[in-house]
Order: sequence, then structure tokens, then C-alpha cells
Amino acid sequence: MKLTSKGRYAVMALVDLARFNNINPVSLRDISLRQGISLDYLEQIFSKLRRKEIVQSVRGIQGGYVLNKKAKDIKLTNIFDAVDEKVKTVQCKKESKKGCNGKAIKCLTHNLWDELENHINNFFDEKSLEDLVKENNDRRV
Amino acid sequence: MKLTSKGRYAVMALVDLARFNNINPVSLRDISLRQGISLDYLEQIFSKLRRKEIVQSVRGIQGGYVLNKKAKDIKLTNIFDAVDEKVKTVQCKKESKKGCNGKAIKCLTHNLWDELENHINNFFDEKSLEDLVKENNDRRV
DNA sequence: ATAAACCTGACTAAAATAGTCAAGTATCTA
DNA sequence: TAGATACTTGACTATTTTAGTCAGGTTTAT
Repeated sequence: MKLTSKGRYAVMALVDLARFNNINPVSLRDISLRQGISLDYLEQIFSKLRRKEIVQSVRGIQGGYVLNKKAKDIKLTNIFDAVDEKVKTVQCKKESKKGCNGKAIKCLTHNLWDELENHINNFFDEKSLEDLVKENNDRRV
Repeated sequence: MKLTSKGRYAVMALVDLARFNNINPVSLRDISLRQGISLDYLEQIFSKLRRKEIVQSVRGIQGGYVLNKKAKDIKLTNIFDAVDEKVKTVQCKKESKKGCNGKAIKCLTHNLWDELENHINNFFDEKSLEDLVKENNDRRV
């Protein structure tokens, strides 16, 4: 199972961005400073977020990024998907001798991992960026 | 987040073991053959399971391992814990400049990862080895 | 023009993973 | 009691992943 700091940073950065989104594009430099994430790394992450149309870029001076959808329409699922964080709990070898191919013959615990995957994905499908922003509204930067 | 094949193998092996548990100790060699897991790797895993008193070893010819508790009292939590699979979704640096220490100042998404962790752990706390065995009872080896 | 900010791809040190290998020890059975 | 079976332990390692860095762009507001 993968769920590492790339996904974590993506979510942190987007929450940060969403909080300032109404006013102006937010530069990665600002996010980098506020959240303590390397600028170069953020650029990698936002490149992916842009390709998946979660954010939009504004070039030039005073440029930065803006959300491409309403915060409530951006689910965690979308974010993790964009940065290649996969909630994939089981990886049965395609050509395994034991032939766990997910169809006829499954390994003893195949169903378990399917269930777990669904369980986690449900959580991600329900949580939106808006939810996270709201939770933080009573905080200083 | 860690959830890799060590934990997966541990669960697979224990389900296998639990199915034959009533009769005799089950040798790692048999599990290795049935489940297609390297014997040496299984030994590492069972060494940990034994230390956490999830299984008991029987030495000598016809030896092997037996469960040390009833299958319904072995939860997935226990298994993952034994083999060092940790459901730890966030790792805020202790001495971070941003000071996410989990107390006074939390990073923007700290609560989120806490929630996720609980969500996953609930799943693991509820599932027992017995549940998994039952799901497989209508199957051939 | 130039500086701010986006954009991209290649590279890399460190850590984790998924094992292997070697050298045992204990115990059952013949 | 010999020997085979099977547990026991620790050290080692190739591969992959992670978490970035680095270099060299391009775009655009002022």
C-alpha cells in the first residue's frame, strides 16, 4: 500500500491554496514557505495536479495556481489519483504459479484486501477539500 | 503508510495454518509450497509471530506451528502489529520548523490522517482470523 | 528588458522491501 | 544414537521506492 508524503503534501498544499483561492492566484513559493515543503517538489506535484485539471496555472508575475473546480467537488480520491498515490493493497503477480488472477482462483486473502481497499476508498470519496478547509477555518495561518 | 507483502504473507500463512490447525502442527515447508511464499521469508515472519505469542512452535520431525489462541481471538491488528506493519499515515517531523507536534500547532491536515488511521484500524480490529477462514471454507486448497 | 513564476526532465542519496544465505539447535523416529 | 526434519537467528543484499535536488528552460506582467 502506498500512501506517503507526496499525497500528504498534495493535500496540504491544496488546503493552503483553497484558503486563499478567492483573492488571487497563489504562488508555489508562498505555499512552500507556509507549509515548509520544497519548492522543487511542489512543482512536480502541481504539474500532476494541473494535468488532472484539479488546478489551473497562471503564468508570469503575480501568477500562481487557482483551483479548477469548487472545493467541495474536489475529493481526496481525485487528489491521490492525480499524484499517483494508489490505494492498492494487494498486488498478486500476474503470472504467479499459484495463479491468483482475481477470477477463478484467488489467494486465500484476496477478498480481504478488496474489502479493505473499498473501506479506505469510501473514506476518500467522501472527504472533500471543502471539508478540510472548514476544519481549519478557526485557525491562524 | 506501510502495508506490504510482509503483512500480506503473514495473514495468508495464518489463514492456511488455521485451516489445518485442528489436526497437527503445520510445517512452514507446507505453507511455503501451498502459498508460494519463500521458506526463508516465512521463517522470518513466524519468528515474529511467535515472539508476539500468536503462534507456538513444535520442534522436531512432524513439528511445525500451531495457533496459540483461538482463531476468533486473533485480530488482523494483532497480526500486523507482530510483523511491524504499521498503519501510520502521517509522520510529522519531530523538530520541524513548522512545529507540527500533534499538540498546540498541527499541520493543516493532521486531523485528517488521524481520522484515516482510525478508520483503517477499525477495520483491522473487527476482522479476525476466524472470519477469514470461514470465508474460505467452501474452497479447495 | 527583466524578474517572477510556471514548466519539465533527468538525476540521486537514502530508506524500505523482499527476500537469500549461513550456521546453527531441538526433537522425533528408525 | 544417527540422522533427518523442522524450527531459530542474524547477517547480508539486490532491487525498488521515496523524497527530493538540479539544471535549464518558457511565459507574461510591469
